[in-house]
Amino acid sequence: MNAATDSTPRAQRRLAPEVRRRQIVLEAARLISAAGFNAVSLADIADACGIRKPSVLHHFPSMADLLAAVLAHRDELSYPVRREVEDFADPAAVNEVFRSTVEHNQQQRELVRLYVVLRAEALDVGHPAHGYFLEREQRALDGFARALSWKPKPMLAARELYSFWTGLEALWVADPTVDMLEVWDAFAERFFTIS
Amino acid sequence: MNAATDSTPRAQRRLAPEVRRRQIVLEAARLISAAGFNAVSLADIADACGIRKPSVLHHFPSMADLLAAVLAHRDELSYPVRREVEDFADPAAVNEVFRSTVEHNQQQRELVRLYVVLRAEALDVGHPAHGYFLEREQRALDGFARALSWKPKPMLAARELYSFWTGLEALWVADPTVDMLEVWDAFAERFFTIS
DNA sequence: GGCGCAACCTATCGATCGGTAGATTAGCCG
DNA sequence: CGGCTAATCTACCGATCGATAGGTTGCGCC
Repeated sequence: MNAATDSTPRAQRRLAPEVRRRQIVLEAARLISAAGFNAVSLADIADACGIRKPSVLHHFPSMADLLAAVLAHRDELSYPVRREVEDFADPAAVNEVFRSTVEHNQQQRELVRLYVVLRAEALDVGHPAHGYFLEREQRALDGFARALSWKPKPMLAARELYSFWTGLEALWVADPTVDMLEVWDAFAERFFTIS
Repeated sequence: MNAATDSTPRAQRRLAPEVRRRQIVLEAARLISAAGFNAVSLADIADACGIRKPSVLHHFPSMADLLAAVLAHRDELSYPVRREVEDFADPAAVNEVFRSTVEHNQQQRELVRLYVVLRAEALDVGHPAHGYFLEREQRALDGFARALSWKPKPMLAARELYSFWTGLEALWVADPTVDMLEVWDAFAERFFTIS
């Protein structure tokens, strides 16, 4: 059961700080996306990395800092939509940009699940990610409204689209057999038509 | 600071079991809807009721049992839609039934938030409410599909509607200033029109 | 008015929580 | 090859977790 010699300090393999940090962030993201931040402990993350609790805290001062790093990591990987969207005034082109993002997200189960799970958890004002999602949600809605400026009420349309978008991701996370693109197209066929 | 005589057992007011049970369920629902099941402790609930931890466990054998009672309580209070919906084949009538439910839910912040928060938390297979939401989601989709049997692809339409529905509730929980009815109408105007 | 049921209490359990202190040693650099 | 930096370790902290054991007492019922 014990790989090393008994009752002696483990000859632990050392990793370069940036490599270890990356490993910790990846494992934390995996665990948190599965069960939520509140359900993951420092010990869980340390175990997943094959190190001890203080070693994790050596790289990240506290659990909250680690969560921040996970969110930052998530932002880096997220599909860069916003810039493009703003440039389009044509509904069909806007649809295509959103649609390709859905297509992209369908290959990123863990990342989408991380978002869905943390977003709900972070509704609590005391949650360490509360502010993050507060700001992020506002920015997303503003971006949507800008991309939908050809609609009579852009912010209303943005809320409608954002509701459907996040709801679809939540449904897909709960049931991976759902084809997000198919449902998206059903919605978009009406939503992006100027009647 | 101590209301009763010092160092003597508190002369605790007793309540009839059904009254106390009801109080515990209500307080637990309130706390869980605010922060999620994982973030609420037995002590939190006991404090909210003005009793001790073992007294809570006297009425509910474990935290999981208490959560089950909270979910059962939630089901009792939920708006009875399904029966009615099945009787309508007219899209406008179906819309009206859904719409009135949105209207009703807009007066039930805590209940809606309880649903939104627990649904995400329960994505984890190990969560005590995982099975509850698995079954509930399936039943909801089936009910929606039946109410949308006039659509070319009822289950696809059901997924679309359910995505929008739950997404709208999540958006509203995060930002109460959103008028759910307004967003609903924007969506429904297109969704319930046979083009 | 006193007796018994049970709602409530105190005290405590072992496990686990996030986090700290300080020793050990791997691995690079001169 | 010897010495320094720092990645990792062991050991431990006080708090809190859900749960159990067993005592106390409010209160309804005869």
